[in-house]
Amino acid sequence: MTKNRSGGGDPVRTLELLWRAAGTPEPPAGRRGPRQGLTVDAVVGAAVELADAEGLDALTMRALAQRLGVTPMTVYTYVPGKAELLDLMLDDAYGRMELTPFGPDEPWRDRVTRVARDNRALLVRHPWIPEMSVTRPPLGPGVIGKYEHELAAFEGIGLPDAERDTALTHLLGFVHSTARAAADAAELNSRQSDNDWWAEAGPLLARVIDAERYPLAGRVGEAAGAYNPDAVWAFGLQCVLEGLERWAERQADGAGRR
Amino acid sequence: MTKNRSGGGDPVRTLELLWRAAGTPEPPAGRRGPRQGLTVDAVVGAAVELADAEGLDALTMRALAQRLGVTPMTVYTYVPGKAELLDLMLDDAYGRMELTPFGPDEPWRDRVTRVARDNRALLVRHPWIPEMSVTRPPLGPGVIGKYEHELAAFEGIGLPDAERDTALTHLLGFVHSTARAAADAAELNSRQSDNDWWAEAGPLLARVIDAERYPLAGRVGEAAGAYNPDAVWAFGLQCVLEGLERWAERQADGAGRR
DNA sequence: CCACGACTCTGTACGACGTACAGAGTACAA
DNA sequence: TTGTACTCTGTACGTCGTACAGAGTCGTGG
Repeated sequence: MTKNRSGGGDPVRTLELLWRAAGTPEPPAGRRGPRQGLTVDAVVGAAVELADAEGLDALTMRALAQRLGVTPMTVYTYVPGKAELLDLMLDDAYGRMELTPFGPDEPWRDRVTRVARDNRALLVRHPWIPEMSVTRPPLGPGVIGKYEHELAAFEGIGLPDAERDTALTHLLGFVHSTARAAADAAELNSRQSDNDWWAEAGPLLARVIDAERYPLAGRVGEAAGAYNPDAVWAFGLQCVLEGLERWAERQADGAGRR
Repeated sequence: MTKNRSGGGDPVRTLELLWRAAGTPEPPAGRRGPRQGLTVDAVVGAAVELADAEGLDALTMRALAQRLGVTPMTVYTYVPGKAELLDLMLDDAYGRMELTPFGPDEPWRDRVTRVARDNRALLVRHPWIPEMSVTRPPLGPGVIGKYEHELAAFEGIGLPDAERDTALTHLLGFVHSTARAAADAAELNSRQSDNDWWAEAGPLLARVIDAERYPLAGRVGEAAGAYNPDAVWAFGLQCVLEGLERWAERQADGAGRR
């Protein structure tokens, strides 16, 4: 089974593919048999386009093959399986991010905010990424380049290396989480608008929910209204920045006392 | 398709099931046909047990039916489909949480921390929850009870209602996100230990990664080591608390100025 | 009292999925 | 020129959720 999980396939084979066998000890020399009609890049590109346009569920090996003008099994000539394909797609998407280097006098708050925003934009462009797991993805060129770039955003806060990784992981997890929630909410709405939902479910809920038993839920739920991704985003980013600042302060105190 | 998504089925039918048709205008009166051999609760309970023990992938309608001693299609007599079953499972799990009320003089930092911890424990007990989407789940008794209880944790910070919902959403999203990452990392490790992985992938990575091009990534990656869920957890919780405090301070300033 | 019909449970079957496998065709190497 | 490694294809298997038709079971209206 595929499980829409990054890192699902054989790690070494995946790595070779990710780096396109650059630096393999054995040079391929003359390959026998007919020339390949496609490339791994073409396959990955088509897969990304398909997933971008129609979602991860629509990305089936058959649909991908059709888009490539080829039979389903031919795809397996380029890619060992769907798990590895997903890894390649993720690294490809990461690799295409525009990683504008940080200026030396750019405040760290701005840098970290930019990292968050860039990642949010990435997940908007590729809505299938929040649908899959991306913890510790296979170390392809795109993944590593992105990691290197984003670590630089945390320069000058006074974070030790391990904590820097922790902070970045938390930040990306937060962006991922809100993007996923926003996508979920949008998909729910596309199937049935909030108004329709209330028209259908309202009477039953009113009959069944005891207002005296749930005073807070009723009041707050009404005030909050439909899921608001921007509000959660703003609050979460705020939290990360405050948390970092506190950490930096503690770090400075500790250094001063020493 | 199922999509392992809460809220996947027909909303009204799901709601009726969630509340077990309590307060339906038409009393069932005498039901014809043979008495049912199971109950919705039994089905949901077995499904939760199965998912707890063997993961969401192992929860198939056939496996569930077997566990219930019944043919696969019989399950559909109790539950319209798998999407609704997942909704019922989530509400059931939420409903079984021990929601110890907050003492009136319990500081809000302790209250919020407790909410986070309780949710973390829930996701450890039911590892299938982080695998599915839980944004705006169908409003069953368990979901609402949990929401009511957790909103109370944010009393006395000075947050307006809408912001209170935002803060709670963010907090739960963070807990969810770290639980998911931890589970993913654990599953990756179970398939291949970190040592094995380095033994296999190390040489290729060393050949392919230019240490001068990725100075930060190499250094920080090494310092961070394997994924450390506890570190990300601590940092994230810290961030939420700091963020809330700042918000409260701003709120107090605004009130004082007015 | 009895037959109708609503209801439960079952077996079979369909269409999707990822992909294993055997074969046909192709082009470089000996 | 022949062997062989390779590409591409068609068919097929096992999995999934679940539609559908039928058989059995019981409360109920005549």
